[in-house]
Amino acid sequence: MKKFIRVMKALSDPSRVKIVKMLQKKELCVCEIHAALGIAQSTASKHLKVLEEAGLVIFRKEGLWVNYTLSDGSDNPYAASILGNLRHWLEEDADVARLSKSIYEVHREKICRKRSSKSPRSQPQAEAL
Amino acid sequence: MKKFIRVMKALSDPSRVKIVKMLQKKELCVCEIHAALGIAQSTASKHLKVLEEAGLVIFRKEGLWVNYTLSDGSDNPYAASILGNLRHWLEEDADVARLSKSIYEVHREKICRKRSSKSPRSQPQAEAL
DNA sequence: AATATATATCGCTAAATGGCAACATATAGA
DNA sequence: TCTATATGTTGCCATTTAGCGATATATATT
Repeated sequence: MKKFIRVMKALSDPSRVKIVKMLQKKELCVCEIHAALGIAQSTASKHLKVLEEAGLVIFRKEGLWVNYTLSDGSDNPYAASILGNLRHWLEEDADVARLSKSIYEVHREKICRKRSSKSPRSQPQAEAL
Repeated sequence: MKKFIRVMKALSDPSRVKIVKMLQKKELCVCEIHAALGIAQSTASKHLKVLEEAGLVIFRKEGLWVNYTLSDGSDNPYAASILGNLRHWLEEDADVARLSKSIYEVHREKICRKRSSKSPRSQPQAEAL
């Protein structure tokens, strides 16, 4: 029951569902998700942790970046099944469609490096594509 | 997106999932669910409303009782799909198995009528089967 | 009409949750 | 070693939510 509830809870939030839909298109790092969704980096990180603990995504460290991809669902059959359904679900959703399109034009080098020199405490350009 | 989120939220609570699993066995009224789960009647009623608004259950009034059954999912494809999966999911869960078994021995006449004469403000025997 | 009863709604409390800023950690590069 | 930067963690706040008791509503029965 706990595993099932964890998956349901993880997918009860629109931001997390959007993250899953974006990851269907390509692997993404935290800052790309942060920029695409227009949410704080800490919030993006927290969402990814919830998705990871539900068995919906996995991550792979690559230098300074942490790349997230969809899980194959091997450790949570409920996650596996829902991820399968989500392949075709919500394709018509306006937000999802917009994000899926824009995600190809987003490159981490252009997003994350912007936290330049001395601007006191501004977020790194969360442009909310 | 909203319809999807509503289904996920509705199934993010163990009590509501148990209700769905019980309804797979047979139609139930509010007081049977209240008694079976050992939760307050108002709580059971609220859960059923959430499930109904997500398109997971429907109700049919019959005199003093309100009978709840699983929806055919016609007004929410996400609900339809998950309900299909839930037919075989969680069959091994201890709580679900116990409830599914006991639900056949529960009859509303024996449960709800117990709120007898003058006992001041006791709950009507929520025995938590 | 008066009573009994099954359900829904309201008001409240405690806990969980999503959001952010700030700080801590870790790695790359000079 | 020192700096820059990507991510994770923590602390706080506002909102949501599950739970309950009390009350309101509706229907059946006398």
